[in-house]
Order: sequence, then C-alpha cells, then structure tokens
Amino acid sequence: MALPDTEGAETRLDPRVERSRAAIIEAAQAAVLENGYRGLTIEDVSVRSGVAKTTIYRHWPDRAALLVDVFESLSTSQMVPDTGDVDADLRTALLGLAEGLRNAAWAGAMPSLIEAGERDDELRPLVVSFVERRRKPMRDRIAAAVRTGELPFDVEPDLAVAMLSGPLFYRRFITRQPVSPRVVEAIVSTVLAGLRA
Amino acid sequence: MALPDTEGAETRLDPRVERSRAAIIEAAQAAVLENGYRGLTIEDVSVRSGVAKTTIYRHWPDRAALLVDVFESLSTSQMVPDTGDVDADLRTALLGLAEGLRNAAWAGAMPSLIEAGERDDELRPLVVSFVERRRKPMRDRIAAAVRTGELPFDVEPDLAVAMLSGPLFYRRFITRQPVSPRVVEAIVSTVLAGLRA
DNA sequence: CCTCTTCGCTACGCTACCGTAGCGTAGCGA
DNA sequence: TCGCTACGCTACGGTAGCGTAGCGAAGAGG
Repeated sequence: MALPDTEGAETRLDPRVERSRAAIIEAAQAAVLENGYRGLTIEDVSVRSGVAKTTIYRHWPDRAALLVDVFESLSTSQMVPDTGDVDADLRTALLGLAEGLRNAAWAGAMPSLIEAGERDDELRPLVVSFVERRRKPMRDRIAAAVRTGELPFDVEPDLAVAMLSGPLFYRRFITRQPVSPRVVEAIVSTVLAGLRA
Repeated sequence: MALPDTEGAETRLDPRVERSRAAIIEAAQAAVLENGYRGLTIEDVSVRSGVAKTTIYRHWPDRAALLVDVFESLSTSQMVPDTGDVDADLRTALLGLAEGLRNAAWAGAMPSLIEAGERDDELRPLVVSFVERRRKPMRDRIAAAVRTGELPFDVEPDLAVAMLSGPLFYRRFITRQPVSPRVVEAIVSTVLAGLRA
C-alpha cells in the first residue's frame, strides 16, 4: 500500500523514527560544518549520531538525499525591523548579519553551500532558495522605503542588498577580515549616502 | 617538504620534467575547477594529463603538495590603471573584475578556494595570499587617490575595496545573479558618491 | 499480552583512491 | 656509442566509503 510516512500530512509517526531522524540530521549538520559538503559520509554521521548506518539508509535513499535535508534544516530567516527609520533598521539588520557571520552555524556552512551551488546541479536551486529566504526581509524593507520616499525612487532593492551585505560576506569569506560593528557602521552610512546622492 | 625544484634558482631543468610538470598542473587545475579542491585525485590528474601516476608522485610527495602548486598557479594579479582620474580607474578595474568573475578560470576555482580557506589550516594562508595579490593594486590605487586628495582623507582603502568588490562577489557566488557592466556602473557610482558624502 | 514496526549489529561485495615497487624504454648529452 | 635520467606501465597491499542483506532485540500500540 501507500507508504505510511509521506511528509505531506502530519501522520504522527513513530517516536523512534522521529528521534533517530533528528539525531541523524543534527549529526549531519555538524559533519558538514566540519568537513564541507563533500566531506559528508554516511558512516561518519552514523558514528556521530549513534544511529546505525542501516537506519540512515532506511530513511534516506542515499547521501545526496540526506544532504538536501541538511541544507533545508539550516534555512532560517532573519527579521528586519520596520520602525519607519530605514537607516536605523538597516543598521540593525546588518549588525545582525555581521553577528551571524561571526558566530552562527549557517555561516560555517556557507562555504560548503557556495561550493555546492557552483558544482552540483541538483543542489544549486536549494542553495539559491536558502540564500533567497535570508535576503528577502532586507530587500522588502528597502523596497518599502523606496515606496515611502525615504529612499530615492531609482534605488534597486536587489542591488542595494548586494551593496550592503556583499562587503560583509567579502570580508568574512574572501579576505577573512573581521566584520566588526565599526565596519558595519561604515558600510551602512557610506552606501546609504551614496544611494541618496 | 623540500619541493623537487623550487622556482627560485634557475637550474635549467630537463625539458621532459618541465613538460610533464606543466601538463600535470594544467590537468590539476581543470580537475579542481570541475570537482572542487576535495575532488582532486591523483589518478584523475593522471588520466587527464596523460602523465603516469608514478611520475606525479616523483614530483609531488602527495595530493596536498600538488594542490598547493595548483593554487599558486592560479594566482594572477590584475592591473589597475592610474590616469589621474580615480573614478574612471576604479570603473575600469571593476569592469575587469566583473569580466573575470564571469569568465576567468580563477573565478571557477573561487568556491574551492573559499572552502579550502575555511576548512584547511595548511591551505588557508595560501588562499589569503592569493586573494591579497589580486586586491593589492586596487587598494593601492585608492590609497593614492586619498593622498592626492581625490578621495576624502578618512577613506580606508581596505574597506573601500570591500565595498566595491564585495557586491560583485556576492552576486556572483552567493545569489548567483549576473554581474553586468550596468551593475558595476551602479556600484561604482554609488560607493564613490557615498565615500565623498 | 501480543503483534508489528523499528532499530542495532555484523558481515558482505564493490568501487575508488592511496602511495609504492620494479621493470623496461626512450632520448639527451658527453 | 654509451650512460644517465625521466618516463610509462603494471601490479601491488591497504584504506575508506558505498549501499545491501539478514537476524535478533526492543518497545510502541492495540
């Protein structure tokens, strides 16, 4: 018959399944953070999680499928406030981004995501949507500011996000320089001034 | 440790050695572009280059050493003109960077470099110096403009480079959006205006 | 209490790649 | 002509990881 646990409905599944699945995903996340997306091995995940290798294969057909779920589990969205003062709001958002780049788990996984997006056709859309979800709030906030006239009408939200976030990613991943609040401050004020010029 | 023939001294070496080394490096570059830095295997290089696996081991002690030379072989520096007009010079430089990001070999290898820099302690300094070599001309040009007063005295060249280049890298590697001349134009004019505000 | 699912475990066969050894050969330079 | 060097080739032994099979134990749920 139909398999009992398609993800569609909330057929409350066996607690054992839930537990082992959670342990596997968590371990797989850690593994990816440590060794990159190509360094993820089922056997490693098995050891880390304490879940038998066979059980992993009972839930995921192969390594790629597991990787997909790992990526999706990393996908968290970030809030951007709307106080009516776009400068302050973007400053807050960028400080949050910088903080995340310094400490958050997703930042550690970022190089793997980038690499995956470049090489792996199957994973590329996942990477793009992962990034997209994180970018959207800031872009929306900028678009709103354009509508209210707080920012000039010819500002392209998409490009503005790149000009604000890009330098932080650049320093964090390319040049490996610190992304301190002072740096954030300089970027925000410079870019906003430039957009209004 | 001691590499068989460091580039330093001009001990004119056997043409056969030169030829096989060149073929190996070239093939290894292609392999890294395709499979990432973790996907580089000696056997793959051997097949691609037509050079026997044993010969590769005669020149490099192991995979890591070869990888080091591959990275160094990618390291090309970019010219930044100095016409006296810093806006035009930076525009030119950024257009060149965008062109490289779209087509050049080093851009394809970039995700691997980033990943390597994040995970591999041995490769990290190499990655940093690779990036540094490419950044330097632009930073110098900006510093010169600050000295001549063409840019305000409080502009930090290092940060300015990040604000100019960062958005391009961001679009190319993070969001996978195009880096067209139009985008370059918008970034340059916005950032320069912001720096002068 | 009994059944049915899920799990852990061990043991496979298979592939890819590692790095090494040994042998025969081709060509350059004295 | 003769050596010396670098090369290609084949064949290893060893490791890591894949994905599968089969079995017995445990615990969730009726």
